[in-house]
Amino acid sequence: MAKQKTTKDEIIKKAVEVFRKQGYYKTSMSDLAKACGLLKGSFYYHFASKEELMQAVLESVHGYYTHKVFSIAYEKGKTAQQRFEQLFEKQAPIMTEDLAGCLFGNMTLETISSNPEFKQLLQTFFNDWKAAFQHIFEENHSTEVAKALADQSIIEVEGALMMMRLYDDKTIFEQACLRVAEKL
Amino acid sequence: MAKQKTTKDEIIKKAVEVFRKQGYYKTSMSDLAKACGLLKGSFYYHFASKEELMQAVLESVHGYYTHKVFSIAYEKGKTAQQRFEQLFEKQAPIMTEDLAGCLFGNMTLETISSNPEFKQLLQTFFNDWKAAFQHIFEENHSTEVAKALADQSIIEVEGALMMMRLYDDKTIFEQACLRVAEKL
Amino acid sequence: MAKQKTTKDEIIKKAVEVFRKQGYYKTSMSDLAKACGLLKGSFYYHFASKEELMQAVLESVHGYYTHKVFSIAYEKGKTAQQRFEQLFEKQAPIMTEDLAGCLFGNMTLETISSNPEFKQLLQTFFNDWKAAFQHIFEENHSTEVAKALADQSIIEVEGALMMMRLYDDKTIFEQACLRVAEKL
Amino acid sequence: MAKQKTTKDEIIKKAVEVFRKQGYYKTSMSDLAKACGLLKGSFYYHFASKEELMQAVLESVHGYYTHKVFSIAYEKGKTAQQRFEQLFEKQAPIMTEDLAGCLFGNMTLETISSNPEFKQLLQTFFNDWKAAFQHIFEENHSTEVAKALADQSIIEVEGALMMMRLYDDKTIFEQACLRVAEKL
DNA sequence: AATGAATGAGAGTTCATTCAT
DNA sequence: TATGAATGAACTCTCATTCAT
Repeated sequence: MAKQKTTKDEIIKKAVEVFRKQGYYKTSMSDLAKACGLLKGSFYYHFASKEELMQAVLESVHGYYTHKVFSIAYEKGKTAQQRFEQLFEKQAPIMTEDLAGCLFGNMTLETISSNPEFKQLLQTFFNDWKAAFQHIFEENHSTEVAKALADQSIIEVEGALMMMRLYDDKTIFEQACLRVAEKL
Repeated sequence: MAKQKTTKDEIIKKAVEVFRKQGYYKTSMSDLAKACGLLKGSFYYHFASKEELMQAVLESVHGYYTHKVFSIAYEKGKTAQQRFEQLFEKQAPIMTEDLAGCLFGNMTLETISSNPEFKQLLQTFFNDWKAAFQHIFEENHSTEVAKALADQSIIEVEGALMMMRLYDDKTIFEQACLRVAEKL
Repeated sequence: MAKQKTTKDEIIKKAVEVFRKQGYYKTSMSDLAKACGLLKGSFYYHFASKEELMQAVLESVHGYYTHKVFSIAYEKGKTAQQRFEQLFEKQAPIMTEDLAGCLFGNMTLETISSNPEFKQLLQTFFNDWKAAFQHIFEENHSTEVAKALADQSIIEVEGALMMMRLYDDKTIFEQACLRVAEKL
Repeated sequence: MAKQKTTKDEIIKKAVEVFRKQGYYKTSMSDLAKACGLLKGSFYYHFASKEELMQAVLESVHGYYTHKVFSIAYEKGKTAQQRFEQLFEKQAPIMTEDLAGCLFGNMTLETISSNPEFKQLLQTFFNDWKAAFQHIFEENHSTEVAKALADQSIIEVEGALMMMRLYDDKTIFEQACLRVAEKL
């Protein structure tokens, strides 16, 4: 009875896994609690609602991407090619783990029509992602062209993640990354 | 392909709309019944379960695509360019209506991990779609290359549909279609 | 599994009893369902929420009072004294049963500060009650005086019902009724 | 009468406000803790349970009334009229603040049927109140009559407080006090 | 074919309470 | 004294499903 010390961050970490695999609606608070070794009721000490939890999850993952993944696009002393390679290397395990794909992409298709509360968080994630790609493309292209290439690249990566999940085949994702790098 | 005549088909037609917009888990049998002007209980005369209904829906939509959309790829006396144009023209309103995207793509991301019952139906749909695209690409390319281009095309279209939904912007989808045609 | 035919009216009848005795917040939907021989979930077929049920209950009881109790105040061919007597005779068993008092008085003290949704229903009930008393008093008094006497009478009756409940003593209520009749 | 010095009393003071406004069941331990600037868990250092807290609250308020309000009824060298006036003057702000009425009256209607633990505390409060009024009435009336007038007076005051809360009108309460004084 | 009514499991959430620190 | 964390029961409500009529 009362002791451990489950931190908000640990809960978020577990929740990311569960949400990525099962999706938002299919995942119950019981599922999440179980994954954290808590009882359903105990969960609400840390997060006031499922929605609030998801919001925290999206912000946390977004923060991780900003600092650990997208930031690679802006690193000095590296060629565009190198930055793409390193960025994809960093990104790949996160998105292919458990063949669960991209939390933001999954959430977009699942909730965009019925839960507008997440829309902004989803959009800003993709905006930052696009900005990072655009920055790399600008090495070789005009702003305009770089922007268009970035948009197309995210489209390809997300589409590829969908096909990866459908066909249980991570190479689909990897090849899409290669095609993105080739656009340079 | 399931094509009776009376009510079953009408239910399916309504269900497609609701499922496309709201997704599988978020849509309740009540929602579906209401959309059909039926009472919840009456629904079960036509379909034994939500899953069975979704299966019928996927089959029906797949059938429609096979006969009305993918078939365009195989029409004689038309250039590859013409066939792509006509195919996209047919496809566009279906996928952009209500900004709800592609039922099969939505279902893939939502259910692939937690409801494997749909996997095969989803895969065969995408297989047929790819085959149609491949057939057009083969006009100008080797089988191998045509297959790769088809795969990439579906990836781009599905990725674009996701971004269309996220940003409320149908042109994202339209431009992806143009890029596909340009691969010829 | 599925058969009976619990009507909305029967549910309301049972709910009145339970709510009068236990109050609004202390009464759970389980309590109410049990009292009706239903399962918790079945309840929601008939009423969409606890609040909606209570609203229906208040309206139903109000209707009963209007037609069966307050109407006595307006009956022709009877003296004011007779009308008071008959009105109280009708009213007494309803308010003293189970020593549970007046549903509207109970609800007023319990919910007026925290559930403003009921305020209007409660006020209109008391307005009608006052109007009935005022009508009787007008036999012997000016409109103004009759109104004041009616206000005081309801105050006395409700105060007496509180004391009746506190001391388990129905005579407290009966004597208050006598005092009201003496104001004539 | 419970009068320590430090925090227990402050908690009680805050709790009275919250309970008077929101009632017993609608008020959660969280609400109370928040009102005291404490965490839920900390509350249990001071009071073992919600019920125990309410008991302490009732005793404390009863003590206050005994010493500060009812005592006025027994003051020497003042006419009955003066004592009533001063007593009501003291009582009025307590009962009309926030239009929340009388804690004991509210508690009576809310808990008498379902929480008999409070019954005695509620009864003794009203007994003391009646005794005070009776004492004043005995100045001009026989013991018997004074007792009856006291009973009626409390009934009127409590009934008036209910109507005050229902109609947001403090004058209803004030006029009831005047009518009580007129019974002298 | 369709309806109205019921079911029972489970959803998200709240709450009084506990207790190691 | 007070806190942070956990508990577990209960709560309101939803849902897929069943079935007599």
